[in-house]
Amino acid sequence: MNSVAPEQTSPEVRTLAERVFHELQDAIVRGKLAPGSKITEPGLSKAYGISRGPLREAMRRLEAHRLIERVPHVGARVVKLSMKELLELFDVREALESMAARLAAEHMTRDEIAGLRDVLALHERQADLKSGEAYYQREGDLDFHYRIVQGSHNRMLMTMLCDDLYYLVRLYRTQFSASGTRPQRAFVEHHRIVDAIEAGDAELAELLMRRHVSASRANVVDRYSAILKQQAEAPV
Amino acid sequence: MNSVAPEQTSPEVRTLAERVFHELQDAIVRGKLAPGSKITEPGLSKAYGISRGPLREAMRRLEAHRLIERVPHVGARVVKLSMKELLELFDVREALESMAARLAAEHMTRDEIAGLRDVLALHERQADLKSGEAYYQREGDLDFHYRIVQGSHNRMLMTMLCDDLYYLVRLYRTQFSASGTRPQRAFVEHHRIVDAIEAGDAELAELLMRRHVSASRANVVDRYSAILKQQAEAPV
DNA sequence: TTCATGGCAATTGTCGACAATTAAGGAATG
DNA sequence: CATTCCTTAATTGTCGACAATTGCCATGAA
Repeated sequence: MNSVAPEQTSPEVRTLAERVFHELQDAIVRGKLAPGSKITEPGLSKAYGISRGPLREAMRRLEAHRLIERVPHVGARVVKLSMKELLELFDVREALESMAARLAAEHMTRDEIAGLRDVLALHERQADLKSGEAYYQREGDLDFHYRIVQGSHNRMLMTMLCDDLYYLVRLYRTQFSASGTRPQRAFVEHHRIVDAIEAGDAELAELLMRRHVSASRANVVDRYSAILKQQAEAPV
Repeated sequence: MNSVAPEQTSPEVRTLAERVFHELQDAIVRGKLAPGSKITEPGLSKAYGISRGPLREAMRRLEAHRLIERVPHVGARVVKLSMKELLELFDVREALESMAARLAAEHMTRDEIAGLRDVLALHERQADLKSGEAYYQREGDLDFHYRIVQGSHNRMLMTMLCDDLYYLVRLYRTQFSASGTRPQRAFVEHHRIVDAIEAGDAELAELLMRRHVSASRANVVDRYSAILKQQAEAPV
């Protein structure tokens, strides 16, 4: 039961523009294209061996997904998340994912809930092996959230979260190299959320998911302020 | 103090693709391009007097904003909201706008709150004149919500709601020709929300906005089921 | 040294033409 | 008469070239 990669909704690789869009999306999210680095059309055109036409369309899509920023007549740069924007992202996630959890508690099927339990069991095994390493956090955490969003049975919500925001979350994780963050606690919270969903308690599921995302946000703030303090005490 | 049209954030008309994008966006939202109608590239290319290159980029942007739907090698159609999708839109609005109200209560400046009061006063006067007509509902309601989202001081939230969802809301209003809907009650709710924001009561502002959107959604459901019932009783 | 100005290279915006794919309509066959 | 296949017209995808704008760098003056 491999369930790590999204991309189930869109196997769209029928045209050059779509293919290079997905490749660029992946390259940006994985940090192959450094945040803030300039993107030039002739450069990418040569690199991918395609004309500038399809490339520009791919870039327009990347812009719509907030992965690059364009300025007319000037050029495009890979997006570089500031802490402010990262916190904005968390607020939006809190709003959308808590709604997703609520809807999931109302609409999720028995099979979907079973699949969700499987994901948790898989994470548990991985967490047993490399305990504390929280490697499962990288894609596994997103996998968990991904399935809940799908369980909402709300296509608009699904595209917003899975096609847009989660790529930004991944980009943040590579950009800030934020890995080992509160694994055990998040794991417990995941279980509680599934319990609420299985019980059909929409209100509770929503509340728990809201707290879950909020706690994750608070964790980021703590780590960031700690880094700032550290830098202030030991200046180069 | 004219404050009816958004478009404050993006005066981007520097390139052909941007210009035709805004024109098409407007045409779709206002119903000039019928929902579900097919859009052909040569057709629009001739109509707007531009080449297919910029046109395709504009269409890519429209696709990202969910105003048209494209199928590779087949073509594009103006989006046609079904009732299911409309309800999905309301759920997303409920999540995002309640968050916006909460953040607005925390971050809105004195000037912004004053401007919000002005908007309400303007609506009150218009509601006095053509009472019950609820003409103010068309753009005015969006204007109110628009300002609250801006008051959240969350750019991501702003672009999601103002640049994407609100255009869909407008499209729905023209497509379903939904006008005179519970004007007085919505008006009272608007006032209560502003009161909570002015008092800095984030929790209350969020709750009230959530109920406001939810009530609007319920109203749509009622009207729709009434229409269905009416059609069932009097078949042609 | 600092600032303004002009020219130059590079990149972006736009266009028209060609290739590939699709949908439709008609002819041939069972 | 229905069905299948093929032909054809139209639309979409892709490409290379030209025009327009920007940023840089050197040059010169205060």
